[in-house]
Amino acid sequence: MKMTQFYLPTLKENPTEAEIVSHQLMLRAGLIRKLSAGIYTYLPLGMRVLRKIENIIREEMTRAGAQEVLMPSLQPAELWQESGRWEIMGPLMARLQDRKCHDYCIGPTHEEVVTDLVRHEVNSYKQLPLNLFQIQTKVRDEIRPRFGVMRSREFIMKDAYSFDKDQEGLDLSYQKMYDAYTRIFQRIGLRFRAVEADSGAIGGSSSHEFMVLADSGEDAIVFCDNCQYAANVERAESMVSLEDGCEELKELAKVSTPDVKTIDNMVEFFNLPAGKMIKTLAYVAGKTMIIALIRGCDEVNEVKLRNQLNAVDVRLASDEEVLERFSAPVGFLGPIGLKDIRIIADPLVMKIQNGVTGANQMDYHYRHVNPGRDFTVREEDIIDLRIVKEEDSCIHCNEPLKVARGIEVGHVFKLGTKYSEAMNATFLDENGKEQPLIMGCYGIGVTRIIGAAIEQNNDEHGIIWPMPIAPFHVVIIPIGKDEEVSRVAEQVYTDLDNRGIEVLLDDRNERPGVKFNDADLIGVPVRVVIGGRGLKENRIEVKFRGTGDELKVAVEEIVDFITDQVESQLV
RNA sequence: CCGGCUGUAGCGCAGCUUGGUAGCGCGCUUGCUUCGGGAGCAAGAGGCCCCGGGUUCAAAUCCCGGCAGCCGGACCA
Repeated sequence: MKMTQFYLPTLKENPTEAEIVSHQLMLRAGLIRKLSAGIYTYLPLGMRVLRKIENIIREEMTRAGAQEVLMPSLQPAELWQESGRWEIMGPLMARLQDRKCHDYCIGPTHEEVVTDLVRHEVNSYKQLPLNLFQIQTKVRDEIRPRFGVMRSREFIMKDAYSFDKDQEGLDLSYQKMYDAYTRIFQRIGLRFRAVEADSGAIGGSSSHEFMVLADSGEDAIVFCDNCQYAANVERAESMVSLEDGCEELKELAKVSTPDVKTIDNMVEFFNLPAGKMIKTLAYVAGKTMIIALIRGCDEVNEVKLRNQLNAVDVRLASDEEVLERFSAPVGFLGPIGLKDIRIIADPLVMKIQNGVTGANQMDYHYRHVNPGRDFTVREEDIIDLRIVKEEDSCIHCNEPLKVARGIEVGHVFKLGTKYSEAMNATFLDENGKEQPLIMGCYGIGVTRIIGAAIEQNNDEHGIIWPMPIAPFHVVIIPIGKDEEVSRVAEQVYTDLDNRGIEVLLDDRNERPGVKFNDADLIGVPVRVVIGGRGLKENRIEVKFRGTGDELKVAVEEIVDFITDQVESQLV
């Protein structure tokens, strides 16, 4: 490709709307342009990267035995009503009506459609296992799109769905996808980590997320350097060894504590560590209010709470709701004397001795609070509620845990029969008995990978593409107006092209500095500079964007040399 | 959804306090020079100053109402 014929609008200055480096560079390097919040056009350069990523995914999915299909974006409401998600999805789903006033949505995901497809066509265990995938645009009306393609409202996703006759089959299908994902992200050249994940709204049991390590990541992941444990903080557990206390239990006492509203206030007022405080949080799950108890030094993991309550919409109660229910303002709540309300407590709370908590009365707290004596919690509602913190001990090996940021680029789930049962997708087993299909689903954020890759591979000059997803393998920069320079540049360009190397020839009538800077910005891995100066010595200059290594190669050897270099990095 | 900030040329911004000829840098066009890390000189093109209403002789500027974008938050009691 010659640059004079390639639509590549690069920007010198950073658009103000872009905050993180990948977003800035995608705009500056001419990969994308914004149409609306969270909605982007992919320009030719961005398209080339997108296609590279898609093709790697395609190859590995096919290798793992999945078959490609393409399902509709426009989906009838009936299907979603059948699975029950027409309501559950809420405002996340973009909805519309056709001219006959029938409801439709633009697919945020495709479990319903694929289940519908398969229930019509698969009747026998002999047709299983089956794994179908597609690379498709999804639309989700995100609360707040941000960071360019990282969290956009329209994005491209690879989604695969497996169907098996039994649990063992699902386990195998799941493992195949897990392995395929590992290969995919390795080939793309990302530094990533697979972590245990909460399965969230999609449902199902076991699940792993593939996280690209980056400080700008929206997720926090917890991992252990000593063993293999790694989990999303939403799910992560840690060990806190707290011996049973041996303090003498003192008598419960109500204390006047004007203006002591926060844990910090309490620590100061009572001169006790935050670990002695019983933080009492009121939540609303659906329409019922519940209480969560956690130590003052800990924080509630709402995902764990939500799972325990088996509810989707769990939120902190508002100040007004708290005041109405407890006749005490936020800051003075406590579990003592509460009736007719479910209490969920972290086990560490139950070990506190002579602790402090609110008295459900403005400006009063209780001291010398002893769980079990002064209030009780049902055994099944004493569950781990904590958010794991850095330096907590690993639940497997007791070594200190670390916390890092990650960008979720892949997620694999074991769905089980959630959708097949809801939508009556069944097959006849060996005994002629009707059984629901056992499903798994597996997603990769294709467009998000572009952003994630740039987050990991950039410097002050621009993007540094890993060879397998680089939009071009090589950029040739002729310097000066010398006839000989253009002749050699043209020749090298043609020869490399014939070898199957993807070459960009910067044939613009621009000054060298402009060409160098654009080459750095768009991040082509190999730069070939052909100038009159070098040609006099029969030399062409090669520079590698990643390492910065620079060397001179004889004119007659340049094509072989470059070909070898590119191919060695493509494996 | 809540809070903050911002909407002026393709991009980055100034002008708004104190109402009166719409500006700067980059980019773009043309010419000449230049040509190994974002060149110089000269001449140009390009604006519904986010939208609607109001005040005023007069509004980018003041007032009211929208809309859009960005950032933070949407849990710590």
